Amino acid sequence: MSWTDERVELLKKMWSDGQSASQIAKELGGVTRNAVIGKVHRLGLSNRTNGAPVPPGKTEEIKEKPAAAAAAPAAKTDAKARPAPKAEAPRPAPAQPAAQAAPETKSAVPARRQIIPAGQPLPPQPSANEISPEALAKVNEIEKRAKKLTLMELTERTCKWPVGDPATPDFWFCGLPVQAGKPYCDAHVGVAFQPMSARRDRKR
DNA sequence: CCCTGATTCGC
DNA sequence: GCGAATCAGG
Repeated sequence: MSWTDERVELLKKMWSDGQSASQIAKELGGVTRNAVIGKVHRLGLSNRTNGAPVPPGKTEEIKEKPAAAAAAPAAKTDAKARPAPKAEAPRPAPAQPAAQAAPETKSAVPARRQIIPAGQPLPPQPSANEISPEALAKVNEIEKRAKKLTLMELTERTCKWPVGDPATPDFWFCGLPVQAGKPYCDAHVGVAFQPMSARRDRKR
């Protein structure tokens, strides 16, 4: 397989979407994650935060076309402000994230009062959220591709984001590969953890 | 052990 | 330019 314009474009899109190199490699097919990473570097898409502390001796060798970068400025709108580094404001594992994440057709679930184990205040329950539309869009996108695992199928490395109504037959867990260390896949980490700043000045 | 991206270097 | 092997890390 070679890097056709289409493949490169998909690579760029997915990379800027925060997809991992391995996921991109799978999607593209015919390439390994190493190939993807190598390409990403050659395209100069790697650094998000770059003060360019060029290490001694290794004067960079960016021989790649600045033309390409100029040709597709859309993708590098330095809107890289995504994954919230330190200042995370974790939300408790949502009980019904599906409320806004997955519409579902639950018109036939009328008088189902939530059964609370008594003694469990069932606190936060952030009402209709203020989650970035981008993050939600990403979630909706990946949930179509979710592996839809059952509780017993979850492992330490499968996304534990619940989707749907637990009291319903079609209730499942995302199941996509989790982000290193986190309990959710990157898309769900995006809605589960919000940068404090982003939560503050969420205009519109 | 699973995964992540980063780098090197022969091709 | 490409990407496997390797490295460094969560």
